[in-house]
Amino acid sequence: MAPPETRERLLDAAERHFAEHGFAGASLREVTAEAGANLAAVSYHFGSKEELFLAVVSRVVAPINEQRLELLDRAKARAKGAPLPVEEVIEILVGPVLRSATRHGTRGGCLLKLFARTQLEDATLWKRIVDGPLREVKTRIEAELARALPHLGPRDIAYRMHFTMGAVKSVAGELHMLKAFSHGLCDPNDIEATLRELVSFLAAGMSAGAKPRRAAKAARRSPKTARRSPEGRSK
Amino acid sequence: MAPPETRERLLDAAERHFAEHGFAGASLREVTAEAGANLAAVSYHFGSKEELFLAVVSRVVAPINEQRLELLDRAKARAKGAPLPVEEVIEILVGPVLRSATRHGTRGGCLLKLFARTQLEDATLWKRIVDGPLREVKTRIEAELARALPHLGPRDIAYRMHFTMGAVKSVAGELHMLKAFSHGLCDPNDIEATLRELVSFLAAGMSAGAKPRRAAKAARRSPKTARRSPEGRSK
DNA sequence: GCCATGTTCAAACGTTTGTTTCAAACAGAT
DNA sequence: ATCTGTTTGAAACAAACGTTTGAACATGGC
Repeated sequence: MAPPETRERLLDAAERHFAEHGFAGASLREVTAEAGANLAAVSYHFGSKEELFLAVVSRVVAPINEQRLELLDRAKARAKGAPLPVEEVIEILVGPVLRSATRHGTRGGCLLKLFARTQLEDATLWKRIVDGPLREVKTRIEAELARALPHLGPRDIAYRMHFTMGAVKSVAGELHMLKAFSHGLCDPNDIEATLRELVSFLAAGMSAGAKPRRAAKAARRSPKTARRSPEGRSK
Repeated sequence: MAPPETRERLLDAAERHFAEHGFAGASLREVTAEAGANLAAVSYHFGSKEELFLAVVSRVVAPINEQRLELLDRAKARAKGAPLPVEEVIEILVGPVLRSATRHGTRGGCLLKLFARTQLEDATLWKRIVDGPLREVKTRIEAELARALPHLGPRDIAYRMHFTMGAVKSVAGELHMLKAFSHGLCDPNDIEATLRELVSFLAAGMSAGAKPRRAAKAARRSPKTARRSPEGRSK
């Protein structure tokens, strides 16, 4: 049967509060007030504040990792054994995170903030969330990057993967600040533009030290728009 | 006269607690217990928990920005009007952050964590800290990047600056996780290696879409081996 | 209609929190 | 020895916290 309406309202309200204030800074009384629910409902439905937090974060993070794996499977099927271009691998890693903002309407801003914030919470809380799906994502993405960038050793890949995932989290968490930070030049609501810029930035960083390959060049020409000059950035 | 010893002990203990638990998650009773000070000493020396937090963060962030400006002044003096290489500009931005870890001995880990965490605290708290020095750093760094990368427009610079600063923060905050994250391949205690890798990654990302310039090419050939050209990055 | 189950509510509880108060101790100057 | 300013400490305060409890309500099955 469908979960009770109260449970959903609690998750929604808690999501906003945990995103904005963190685990310790969020108050159950404020969460339940905003949800229009009784304080005891938290214990009834989730068991504790910590379980509520885990439920909130899981429903944000789990779909992101599922999408990543799905996109990776599809891309590999299309590539028929050829290495995936770096940009595509990075897009698979980053796209589901930023796009979660647009996919969920008004939840967008705090989904990203919650995603970013989760790492800073207590390590045991975090570990309960990330084991499993994220590990698989990371392993497979690193394997694809190794194939796409054979000049890089495993240590390089590991460093750059760490930098990349860090950048994604941070950008996600501070997207709301982008407009002010850029004095109005960048529009945080334009998720697709931000995604293109970020993918380009990270793919270049990931590829540092490599000569552009023919396949990579082709991939750069292909993506989403008309032909462009070999070195030119679109638009 | 020298500040009282109690005040310093409170700042040190508070730094560890705010780094580990955030503003809301840190308890004054635990901070003062660790500092060997009375609870009322916080109000006496700082006025409130919030003022204590601001004092802690300022003494971490202020030196970083001072160093950045100093390094930038020195680099520009040496360059005698020529644009600075991208790698050097990025190193000026990133170096003081990561090196704060080694410069302060055992404080290192939590300095970085505190630096990373500060952004996620209440916006009004954050704004009180960053206005002024960080704004100047950002303005001048962006100007240097524009000179080094004339193919990029201000919007590109703004995006990439946002990505870069986000990556730095995140990497700083999660350096302690690098060993586990890389299955032992990377050593978070090797700050200089991590810095080199991060600078390379970010400089490449920042330069995306540009043809390598002769100076940049020379710098890339130089790094870890034989003597290098005048444009080469300083040790 | 009765019973069982699931859900919600108001209230209370024990704990923790940051701040405040007042007294005591300390250091330095006279 | 006294005075003053600074610093520290113990205790109390009011508020907030998350969790627990028992009662009430709604629903469905028999």
